[in-house]
Order: sequence, then structure tokens, then C-alpha cells
Amino acid sequence: MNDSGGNRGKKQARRPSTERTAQRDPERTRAAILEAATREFAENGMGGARVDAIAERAGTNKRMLYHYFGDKEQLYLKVLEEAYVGIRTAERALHIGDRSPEDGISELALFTWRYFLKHPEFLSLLGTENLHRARWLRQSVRLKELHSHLIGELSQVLEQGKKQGVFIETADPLHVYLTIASLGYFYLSNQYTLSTIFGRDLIEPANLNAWEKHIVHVTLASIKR
Amino acid sequence: MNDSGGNRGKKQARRPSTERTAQRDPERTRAAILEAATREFAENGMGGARVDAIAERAGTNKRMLYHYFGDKEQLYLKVLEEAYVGIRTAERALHIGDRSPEDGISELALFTWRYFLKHPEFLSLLGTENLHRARWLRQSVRLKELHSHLIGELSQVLEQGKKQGVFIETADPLHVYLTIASLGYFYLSNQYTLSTIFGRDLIEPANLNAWEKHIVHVTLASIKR
DNA sequence: TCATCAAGTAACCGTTTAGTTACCGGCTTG
DNA sequence: CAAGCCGGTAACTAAACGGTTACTTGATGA
Repeated sequence: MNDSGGNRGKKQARRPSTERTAQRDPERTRAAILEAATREFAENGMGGARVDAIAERAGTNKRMLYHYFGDKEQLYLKVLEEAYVGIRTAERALHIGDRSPEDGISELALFTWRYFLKHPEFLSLLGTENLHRARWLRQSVRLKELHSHLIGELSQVLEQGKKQGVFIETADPLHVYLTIASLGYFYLSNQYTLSTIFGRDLIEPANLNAWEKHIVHVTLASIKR
Repeated sequence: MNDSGGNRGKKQARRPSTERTAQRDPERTRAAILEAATREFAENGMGGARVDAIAERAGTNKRMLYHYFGDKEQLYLKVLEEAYVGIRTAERALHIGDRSPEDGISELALFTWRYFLKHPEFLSLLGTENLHRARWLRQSVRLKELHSHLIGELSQVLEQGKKQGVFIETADPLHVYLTIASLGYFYLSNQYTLSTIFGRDLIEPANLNAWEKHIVHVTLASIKR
């Protein structure tokens, strides 16, 4: 039973006595918690993630988690923000404007697909956040700035392509990005139900390669004159 | 405090005495639980959904829920199965083979988009199930049969289009379906984060109409000769 | 060299949760 | 017409949960 001992409610002398060796490396501990939290939230969602599990995965305990991040919700937001910073930073390094418009778009499509493939935790976090209608992301000020750059750069590439006569006039930067992201996101984040209902292993290399080609094909076909 | 009274652990005479009027309508109760569960699971995911909340939403209590569905997991699987049956049944009624190949594909794209738009709970359930790597869907035998029909019918439409010379030879039924579903799913299920980061209200009617047109355009552009 | 304070531990707390038990009462049927 | 079954209620339980408290440890600089 829970209530054994009969001393409930009465404070007793405790003996915390450190049994594990203390790390004494705040930066490492903080990073370990953040990484463990990323995995836990990605695997179980906000509702399913367990604070105890995060602490254990990080090789520390709950006290430190609350010490560094406040509470579960703030830790979750931090995880989400870092995930966005990760993809947008890598994306910026592409400089899609340096090539021909067609190559620029292909490059962006390939990059996005491969990033999604390499970072399933990012897709999962997006799913979780949307389940909650962006409840936590909305609170984040720093994230909103990160994205105007992407649309701006993509817009320039499309304009150049229109001038050169290779892209249709109606091509819209937001639509193009959403198309690329859609095709990657759906295939990967829904791979488990899709593989089950269609009886095919979508994550098999041959199928992955076919879909990668398909994404580039569809994206270009939708904007080429 | 929780523990007031001092009678913990000792079984006492209870007085359940029916205070609400009993419904005495098993079919209605069952359906009410299923509908309430659909909403609760869609809004909160598997980990976040609360059995008490489902019972309350259904206007009944937990006992009935366990009586009809066994436990939380079996109830969840039932909800998921019903959601799939819903979309596949409506889809079948389209008979996309009755029109020209191009119209058939447009029809399927429009139907899928509008069904997703009308049934956000279906998208949400898919997301939740994939978070758990189709853990529950895999157990379902009845679902796997439902989907071969869709691919078969789509395959016929594509073949007809190829014969008529309007579709490219490489068009693949699974890829076409995944393309249509991708574009609808991503836009709608990620509308909250997307609206936040891009600073646009994606669910606004004008934007919805533009995306509907875009889906049809992209789908056809990707397979037209 | 020793007081201080950040880093760290583990037990603890109050509440919530999935699931169970004890009991009720009206309809059907032998 | 009574017996029993089925649909129903609400209180209960053990375990799990997010979050806190009491206390320890080791590096540092006055």
C-alpha cells in the first residue's frame, strides 16, 4: 500500500547523501536535459512525455530540470525553439539564390526532404505543437523573425525565374515552400500508418529514393512554364 | 486535504443511489462514448486524453466506457478504425472512373481536400497514431482490406489516361494519392504553426480557396504529359 | 582557511489517473 | 410474479504524475 508506515504528513529527517558522483558541469547537464527532453517529447508528445523519464535519460534528476528550465512547459518550448533554429540555420547556409532558379528550387526541395529524413524528432515536435494549436509556439517572440528571410530569398529566386521565362507568373513563394514541405512531411511523419494500410514499407531505401525524385519533379512541374 | 476522515483503506457501506435518470439506451450510450472519445483523442492525443473527460463528454461515466470498450486502448483503436471507415466509404461513393481521367483525378483531389477540411479530427488521429508508430493500427485486421480498392480504382483511371495520351507513363497510383493527401494534410494539420511563423492566417477562406486550386493544379501538373 | 553559493541528490507531497467495486433498478422471461 | 440480467451510478484504489523540500558537496575568492 501507499500509506505504509503511518508517518504520512509528518516531516522526518531525510538522508539525501549523494550516492552518485556529481557532474559539476552545468553546461553539460543543461545540454543533456535539452537533448533528453527533445527525444522524450518527440517520442511521446506533450501529454505523454514524463518529466521523470527526461531526467533519467539525461542522467540527472528532476530538481536540475526545474532549476534550469522552470517547468515542463517552458522546457518543451525551449526544445521546440531549438528545433526550429536548427532547420532554419541549415537552410540559410544553402544560399539558393546563387544558382539558376531551377537549381535553386531543386536544391531547396532536396535539402528539406533530407533534413526531414535526418530529423524525425523535428517532424514529431511539429505534430505535437499543432495538436495543441501552437499554444506554446505562439508565446515565442524569437521564432517569428526567423522565417521572413526564407520567404524573401525564395521570392527572389522565383522572380528571377519568371524574368528568365522558365517559371509561370502565378508561382507564389509561400505555396512553393508549402508544397515542398507537404510532400516531405506527410510521407515521413505518416509513414507508419501509410505502410500499414497500403502494405508497403515506405521507409525502404528504394521507396525513399523514388519519393525524393518525385518531390523534385512535382515541385518543378507545378511552377515551370 | 485528501485524506480527511481517517477511514482510508477501510471499506464502508456505499450509497450509490441513482440520482440522475438512467438512459437505458445501450446503442445511444455506446455511440455517445465513441463520439466523445473521438473528440477527446483528437484534441489531446492518446497520452493527453482523459478517460474521465470522455465519460463526462458522453454524459455517462467510466464504468460504461469500460463495459462497452474494454479499456482506453481498445476504445482508441475503435475510434481510429471508425475514422478510416468514414473516409474510405465516402471516397468509394465518388466512382472516379466514371469521368474522364483528368476529371477523375481532380475529383479525388477536391474530395480529399474537402474531407480533410471537414474532418479535422481525422487528421489529428492520424497524427497521434503515427506518433506511436501505428502501434494500435497494426493490430487492426479489418483496416488493411479497406485500402486495396482505392489504389485499384486510381490505377485504372491512370491507365486510361495513359492510353489516351494525357498522362505521363511514369505516373504511379500510390504516388498520386500520396501527393494529394500530402498537400491537404500538411496545410491543415500544421495550420497553427504555419500561421504563426509565416504571420498569415492560413485558415482564412481566401487562403483556403487558393490552396484548393493549388492542390488540383499541382496534382495534374505532376502527371500530365 | 573558511564562509559562501551554485550544482546536485533523493525523498517527499498533493493531485490526477486508469481502472475496479459495490450497489441500484427496471425490463424480460420462464 | 419472481429471478436474474443488463444498463447504469458513484465512490473507491493503487499507482503515477508534476513539482517541492531538505539536505549534501565541492570549487572559489575574500
